[in-house]
Amino acid sequence: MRANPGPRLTSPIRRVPDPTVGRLSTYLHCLRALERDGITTVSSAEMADHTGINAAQIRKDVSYIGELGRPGVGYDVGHLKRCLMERMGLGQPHGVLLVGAGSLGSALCSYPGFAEQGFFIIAVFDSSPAKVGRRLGSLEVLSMEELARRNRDLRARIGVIAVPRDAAQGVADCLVAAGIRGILNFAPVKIEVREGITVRNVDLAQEFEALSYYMASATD
Amino acid sequence: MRANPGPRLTSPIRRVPDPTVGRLSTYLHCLRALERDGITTVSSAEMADHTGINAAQIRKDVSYIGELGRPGVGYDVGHLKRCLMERMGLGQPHGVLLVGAGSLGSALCSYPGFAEQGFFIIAVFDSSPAKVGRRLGSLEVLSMEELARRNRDLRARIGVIAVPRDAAQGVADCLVAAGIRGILNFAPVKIEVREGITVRNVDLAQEFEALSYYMASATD
DNA sequence: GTCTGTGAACGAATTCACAGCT
DNA sequence: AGCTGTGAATTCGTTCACAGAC
Repeated sequence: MRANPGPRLTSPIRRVPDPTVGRLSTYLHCLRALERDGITTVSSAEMADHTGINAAQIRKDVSYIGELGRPGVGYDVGHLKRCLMERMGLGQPHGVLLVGAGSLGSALCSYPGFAEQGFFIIAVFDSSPAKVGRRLGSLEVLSMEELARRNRDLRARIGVIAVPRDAAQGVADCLVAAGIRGILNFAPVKIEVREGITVRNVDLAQEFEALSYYMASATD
Repeated sequence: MRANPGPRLTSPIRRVPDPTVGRLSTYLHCLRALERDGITTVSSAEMADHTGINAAQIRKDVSYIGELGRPGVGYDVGHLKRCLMERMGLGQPHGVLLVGAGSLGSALCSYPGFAEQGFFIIAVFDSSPAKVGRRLGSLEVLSMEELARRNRDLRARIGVIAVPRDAAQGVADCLVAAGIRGILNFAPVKIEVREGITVRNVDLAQEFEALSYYMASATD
């Protein structure tokens, strides 16, 4: 597994800085593209060309995961990809519960990018009786009352909140009660969860505001 | 990864660090909520309670915009809100061109959050003849050939790319040619634009990957 | 007394530069 | 020769702590 013989260093799982986490995704993306092109070896300088990220930065980021490169040669594309995926918890597919069958929920359901990275929406829930029973792609929209019971079988660990702001906290509580460990929240509100549950917020309006700021600054 | 375009202009306006930009949106969000509740004055400590951001951090962030607070009193909610909006280029509404009338495009079209912050989708385009002529909300989907011509009247400065990966660069070129100055890109690919055009990428799959990483680390 | 604005201290992240391996 | 991995240097961002305004 490890190409490096020598003193047995029980790989100390070094903490990865927050900004590195996002870049690891970028590297993964880059490696997948290289793999599609049949390229088997890549140097940090080449990855720098592809991603726009400084080569030393790439080497340091990768070194948080382990000593995965060969001096004078570079990195093995497949091996690096597997190691990154492993470390990011992408070793096996993730089942995902989606709450909210509105337009955003529908969009997420039909977004092909998720399945490519191993995230599969395996059930959809909505509190509106008008939506329950309808289909979203191949999935039938279920009522919120069913959520906990269904997840006893499905055992999904990730939930997505795609409901209006005021409903978000209630949905979060529901997901946590059903055994969810991580939440991707699209509602523009800070949701409170107990220790041990990971929440990540995606605020689309905020992205527009940031874009506006940088446009305003660029206008000199 | 660096997004802050910084040709140094010696001006009274201090450069705002990248992480501050995102927080300014958060403050705006908080201020809007306070205003709704009829609260007219707020201290950095109170905003810290609401947002979870350190009070000293808030004061420093706000001080990049100007000396907007009153010692011993706090900040005037309305005034601070207006100053932040002004500085972020949110002083007046923004017209937005949306390209891509698929599920993501539809979701963006019907997302109420944008209009609340002053972003209005004023035209929708798609290259697929099957989509052209259909309606998305109150807007008719137009063909890509119409884009440049339409924007001579509309004069939108912001474009949104909600098309598949392989089409994204072409759409970006099209938007830039039509006079767009800023692009919000939902396609998972790095797009190249000429100097002076601001691009911001939103990669939903990457958000899942980051969530997965933090869940995996929390499990350790 | 309360609260802001900010220099100073601190800590984190990036980049440099080079030893050492291939 | 080419390239990684990493300590050192540097840049950047956050937090502290307090002078001064109210």
